[in-house]
Amino acid sequence: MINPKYKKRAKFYKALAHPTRLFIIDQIAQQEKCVCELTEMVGVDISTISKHLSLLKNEGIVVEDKRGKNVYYTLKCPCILTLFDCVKDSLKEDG
Amino acid sequence: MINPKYKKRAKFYKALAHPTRLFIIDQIAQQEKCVCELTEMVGVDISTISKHLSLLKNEGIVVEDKRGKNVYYTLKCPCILTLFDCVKDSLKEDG
DNA sequence: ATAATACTTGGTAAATTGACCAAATGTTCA
DNA sequence: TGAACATTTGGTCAATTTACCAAGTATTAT
Repeated sequence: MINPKYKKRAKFYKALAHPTRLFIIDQIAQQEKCVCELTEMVGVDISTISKHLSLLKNEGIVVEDKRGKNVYYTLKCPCILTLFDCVKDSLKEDG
Repeated sequence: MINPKYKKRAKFYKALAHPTRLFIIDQIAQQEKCVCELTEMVGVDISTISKHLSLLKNEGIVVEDKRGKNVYYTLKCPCILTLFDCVKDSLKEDG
């Protein structure tokens, strides 16, 4: 059926389709954060955060940097914030 | 936990997170289509397409226009195509 | 080496999603 | 009115998602 590129695009949107992952992206856009910092901010199990980050990494949205005991995450490309603004604007318009 | 706006944003991305729905949006961006036309293009049950359209409508992405026996769908705001291009570009860059 | 901290991975259970079928609704046309 | 077509809605089932816990891995510090 439908061109396989649609599947790939859908997978990308799916990576963004969770409140916690959007929150994580907003946070690390400001400054790199390690898993335990994000865990404390969100208030769920650390394994849950780790899996969200793993998913974002697989989708090429974030990159990790292991330093010492910690793993720090940052945005792979800040251009995703442009996309965020675009969506936020369009959500502002309708109810 | 996390600001409820994240939930709303996530819901919007979720609406885009399906190959069939992306295909539908691309198609109706070119020209309005009725449910049965989209059904034939995609090749699944008409009820499945109807539900995808209903979801897109609830998210404010498409609008419907009932004319005669048919229901025609169009994009509520073509600005979503800008967002699409942005995502397509970023997917082109990494493998 | 051992303990402590940070993170990842595997398992499980509950919730959600997506597909189909069948039935209900609405519109046109004879 | 009744038949035919277009669409929506409800039900069911399989697959996916997400959260937690527990166990495993890796690094630092004693």
